[in-house]
Amino acid sequence: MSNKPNLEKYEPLAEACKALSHPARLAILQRLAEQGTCICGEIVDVMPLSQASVSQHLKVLKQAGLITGTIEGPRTCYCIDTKAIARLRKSTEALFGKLESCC
Amino acid sequence: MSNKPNLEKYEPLAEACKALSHPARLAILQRLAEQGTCICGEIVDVMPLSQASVSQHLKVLKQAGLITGTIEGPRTCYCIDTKAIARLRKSTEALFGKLESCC
DNA sequence: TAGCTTAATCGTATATCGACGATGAACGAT
DNA sequence: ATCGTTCATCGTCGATATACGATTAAGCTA
Repeated sequence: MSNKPNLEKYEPLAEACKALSHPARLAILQRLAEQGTCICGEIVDVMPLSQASVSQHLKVLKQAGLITGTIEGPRTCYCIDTKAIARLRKSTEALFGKLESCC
Repeated sequence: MSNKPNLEKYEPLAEACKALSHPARLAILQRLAEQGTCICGEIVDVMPLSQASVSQHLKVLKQAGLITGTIEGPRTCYCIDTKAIARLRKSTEALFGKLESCC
């Protein structure tokens, strides 16, 4: 029995952290939260990035499961997935709890 | 006055998340926490990575301020910086708090 | 001093990220 | 049908990340 930690075990959290590891994506999440209601490509107007780049970041957040995107006619409406955020919050709290109890 | 969010504002948290965004680094942190006391290159024996790679990950964690490394004779002793973890925990909690109050 | 251990760094190769212009696809309006 | 709007995707490019063998540096021991 090897006691090498199974790195796969840490992949979900690592993936989530990766999704949060870009200032633009944090700004997008914050914006979505502030709007309360879902907003769309209006994010593009507000971000200092091209439409393509914003779309790319939205895709990353969506693939990470942190936001949902629903097509509404010609536009797409993005919204924070609060359940997913709550789960991630629990995971990070569990991690930090362990780490803080060290030393 | 533009209402474009200042992305620089999000950089510190993004940087911290980046440091957490690799399974090996999460495993190292966990290991450091479990040991309670500081450990050294024994991490290398335990991780499924080369000594060079582990050293690289330790460097990333150290540069992110999440761990400290002190040289003790021929070895280096790494330890979780609980204060830094606590600060990061606060930051993420603040973020998640805002995000969860959405929709 | 010579040899061993430990760990950082170098050099290299590959993969992924991030940005953006250009293009395409879907839809609504005329 | 044609146009305009909205947004996703493609293709490309430079930068960064990751892994690892090889080397170096530092310290201990004999």
